[in-house]
Amino acid sequence: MPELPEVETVVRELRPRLVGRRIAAVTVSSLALRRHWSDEWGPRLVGRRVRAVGRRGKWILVALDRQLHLVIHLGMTGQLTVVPGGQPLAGHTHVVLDLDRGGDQLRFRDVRRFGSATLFEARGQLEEFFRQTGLGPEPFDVDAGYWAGRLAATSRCLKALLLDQRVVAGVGNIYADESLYEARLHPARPARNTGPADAGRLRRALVAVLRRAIAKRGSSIRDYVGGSGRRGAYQREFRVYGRPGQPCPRCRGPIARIRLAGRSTHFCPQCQRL
DNA sequence: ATAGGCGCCTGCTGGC
DNA sequence: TGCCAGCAGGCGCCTA
Repeated sequence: MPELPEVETVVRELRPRLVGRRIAAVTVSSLALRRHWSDEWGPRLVGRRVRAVGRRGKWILVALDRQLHLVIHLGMTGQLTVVPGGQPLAGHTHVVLDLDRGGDQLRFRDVRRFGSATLFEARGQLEEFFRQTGLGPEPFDVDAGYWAGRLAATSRCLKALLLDQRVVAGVGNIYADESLYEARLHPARPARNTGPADAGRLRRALVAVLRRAIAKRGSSIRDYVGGSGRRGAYQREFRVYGRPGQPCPRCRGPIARIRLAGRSTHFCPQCQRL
């Protein structure tokens, strides 16, 4: 579910609700999460104060005192919210952190459990983790030279490149399709056949689409909610994603859906020529 | 290096 | 109404 705009919205809404507060108790469901989460982490978190809340790609970073870093990935259906402790616990809630003042709770809910939560003991461990996964730059930091280099260096298609977190961090299926539409580029176009003008258009389109989506607090199709529990609104702005057969906003022709890089891919065959 | 397939999970939808 | 296939904002592993 959540791509960069959704994760950014979660982070922005969690920040004022978490920073400066202390963790009073930790509860983990018996099912817990698919990867990561050790029984030792709960006790280690109790008494710690939240220093900062940040994001890297689709990863949420909660920095605590004593160098502790709680790193959360929302997978497909993850929700990370701060709610009053009295609010009924929704099904599939796997981690609950009680906060010291006011009785609020930070809750991690994840129906499909593709998400993860990991505790790192030092900033260096965190950096090592991202080094190992080879996480690429934030889209907003990608410059023309880097982008041209990455495009030229591969025989893969543009869609596959955009989805590769090592090339650029934070892009998923929705924003890959929406950016390619914005740039008028066919998703199956081989990256290395993309000239400088087209490459530049794609890079700028990606940034523009992501910024617009952040302004609308991300896209809620089914599960996604922000850190406050509110849904996003960018799903109403989709030009191609999830609209196969419907008219292209530009040319009125029908939007196509194909399978690419193992993912369902939406585009306008008229406006996005190979 | 890269494509394709599967597996991890649960829930919802559409067709019969 | 019931059943079953197919689908879903992700990602890591395996094989060819």
